[in-house]
Amino acid sequence: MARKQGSHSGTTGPKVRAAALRLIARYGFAAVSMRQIATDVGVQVGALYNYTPDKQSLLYDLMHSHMAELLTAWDQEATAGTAFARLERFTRFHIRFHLPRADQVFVSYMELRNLSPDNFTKIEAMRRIYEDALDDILRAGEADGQFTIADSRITTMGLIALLTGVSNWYRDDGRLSVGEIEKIYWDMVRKSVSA
Amino acid sequence: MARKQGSHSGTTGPKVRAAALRLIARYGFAAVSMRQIATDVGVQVGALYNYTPDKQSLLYDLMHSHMAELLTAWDQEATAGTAFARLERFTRFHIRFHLPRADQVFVSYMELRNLSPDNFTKIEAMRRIYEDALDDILRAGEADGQFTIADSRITTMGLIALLTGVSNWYRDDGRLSVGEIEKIYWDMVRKSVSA
DNA sequence: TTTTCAATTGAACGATTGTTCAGTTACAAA
DNA sequence: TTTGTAACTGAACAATCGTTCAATTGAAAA
Repeated sequence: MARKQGSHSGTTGPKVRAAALRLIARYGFAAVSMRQIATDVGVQVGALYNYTPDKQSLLYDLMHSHMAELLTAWDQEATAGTAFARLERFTRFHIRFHLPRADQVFVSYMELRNLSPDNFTKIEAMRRIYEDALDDILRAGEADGQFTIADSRITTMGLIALLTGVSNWYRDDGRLSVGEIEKIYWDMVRKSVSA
Repeated sequence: MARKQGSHSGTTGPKVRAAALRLIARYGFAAVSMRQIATDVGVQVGALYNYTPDKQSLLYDLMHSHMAELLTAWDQEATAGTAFARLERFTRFHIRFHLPRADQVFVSYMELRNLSPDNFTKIEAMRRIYEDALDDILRAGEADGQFTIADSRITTMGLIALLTGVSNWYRDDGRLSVGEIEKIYWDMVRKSVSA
């Protein structure tokens, strides 16, 4: 038997990516075999190679898609306004974007060391663009006296670590809504850059 | 040839742990083979099994040692005093303890999913003790009106993510001393729990 | 209905994995 | 000097790894 019922070219590809994302998030890139992914999708191993040249490219695709989505989404969200308004935008956006993407966040932050040097450089550049978006806001607020910040670069890294940390404890069936979580984190962020 | 020159029983064991820690931090638990560790130590694979019953126990030992050291060190550091004083203690302690232990931090936070269920439960319990130490401080400050906090549990998770984030960017040859970093982070922490 | 070809199977490849163990070595005790 | 034994080697085990590819299938095009 080859090709089962129905047209598959349009569905198997996404299935491979979805299975890979879920399995890698759970067990780690090195611990997940191509055969596990194939079993999860419901095909034999060889079929995976119609959708990725190799395992490494599969990981890179997942991470690149995530970062590209993130940058695009932020581009559409970012607005002008006071530094405080822009920072609140960023804070709420970051939480709202990351919360429903637990697997992507996990993979993007934990599997950097499993990227080939070339792929690592590319992903790191995209991450840097996102960090710089926050850094710009902080320096703008610092310049016009709205923020009191010791070191904008360190504050940037600190705030991103703070915000991304939600993924460590958030559960879909938890007691807090996304809006409430946004509010709590915005309170912390706002105060941490105030006088 | 077996046993090389010199007495080794006291030195090979620590060497195995050191090599495992460094390699796992760099490449990940699943990506590091027992043979790589053995080569790094300068012995054959079989010799490793004089020091660990299996690979899983080696990972558990590394993580357990780290958490045990952390809890012991904090026990010796914690003092009475105002909530603000206690929180400053915790903040500075956390940074000072974690900065020189980049590999341990990396392994302890990234390889949780590679622990067996039993081992995971044990490590998680130790982590919870540490989180509770911070939570106690926050609730004390909340109770006597020193802190203004929306939700002590979330603030705990947020602050630990913020503080542990230093390991993401800190370099030994960076422009800031440990003391300066402590100060910057304490400023952020202090303000984030203030009115 | 026949032809075409993308999609998939099934088997194979050499390499590497964690782990075991009989045998060998060199230090420490007698 | 002899003996005991902890430490280590070297080889082997079955299992699994990523990847390749000729053969096969079935839906779509002619």
